[in-house]
Amino acid sequence: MNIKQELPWDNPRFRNWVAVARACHVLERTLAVRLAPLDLKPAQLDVLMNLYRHPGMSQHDLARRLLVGRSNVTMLLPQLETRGLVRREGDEKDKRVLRLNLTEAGEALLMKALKIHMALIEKAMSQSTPEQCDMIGEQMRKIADVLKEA
Amino acid sequence: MNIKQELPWDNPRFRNWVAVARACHVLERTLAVRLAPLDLKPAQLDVLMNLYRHPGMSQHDLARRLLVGRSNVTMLLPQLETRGLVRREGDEKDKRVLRLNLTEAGEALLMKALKIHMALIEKAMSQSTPEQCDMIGEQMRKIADVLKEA
DNA sequence: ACATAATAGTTCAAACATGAACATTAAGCA
DNA sequence: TGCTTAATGTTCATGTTTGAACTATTATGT
Repeated sequence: MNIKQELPWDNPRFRNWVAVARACHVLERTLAVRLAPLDLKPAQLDVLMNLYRHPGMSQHDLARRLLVGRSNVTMLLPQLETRGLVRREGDEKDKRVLRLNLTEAGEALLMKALKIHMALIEKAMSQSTPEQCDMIGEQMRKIADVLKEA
Repeated sequence: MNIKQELPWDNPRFRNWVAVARACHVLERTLAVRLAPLDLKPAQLDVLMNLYRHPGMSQHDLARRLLVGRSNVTMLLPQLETRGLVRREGDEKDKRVLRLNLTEAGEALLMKALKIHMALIEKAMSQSTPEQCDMIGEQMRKIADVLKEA
């Protein structure tokens, strides 16, 4: 019963996934550094991006989209609201939910941040052909789907 | 001066990278849930994995490998040492450094955790052909390299 | 209608990560 | 040799993330 007989490091899937995780980690940290001049953290940028694409979201929806707890959103939003980047107003029909929207300032800051983010991603993925890049995206979407059912 | 004229969401590289980040995030959280029965967090598993592959590492080396601050390692290790999973002994020649090694218990727990981790990755990547999987790993290693120079 | 469930958001304490300042030890160099 | 600089690990204050308990509101079922 040699427990080591099939170590993960010999398994291509394992090795390759480790590479994915590392790349993510490195890019995330690099992004944090580049966003610092805007006084924005990656998590905050995620919020702004989601509100831009889905205006009027509730906090619960936002939390699910960010793969994060509801309480986290509660802690995250006041910072952005105080800075005048996000507006939060109660829903008329359902008095439990708060509808979230970007302000103009929020949108403007988002655009600056997106330039930075975009440049970083361009640099990171400049080595891949468009076909490779699309294939990667496709596989990753499948992975997320498979795991969400789990 | 329409600032929105080239929004990132229209850019394949951006969209595909977002998918990568999401897949990572989901897998990490799923792993945390599956490791809970072993009372082990993903960060702790990372430590054990690195010590298994590189016995006798210093804390500084470990921190760089984990892409994490040195102080983080300082906070992380005592938990594992108290549980008897890791041994930490001073280097003879350089009295500044602490050499890190797995204990037998640490190695045994690592093997259990690796089974869980491995199964999760197998499931996640079961949709990709071996060629696709290798290509992904290759591209991701390039990304990590490109960004580390940045 | 009324009791029960479920949902949205908040609060709070604990766990965790981070970076700056620090102590100790080693290396480089005059 | 001494003096300066660099490296290792620790400490501490700060900020983040999390999950569980809580309030308020809406849905459901009898």
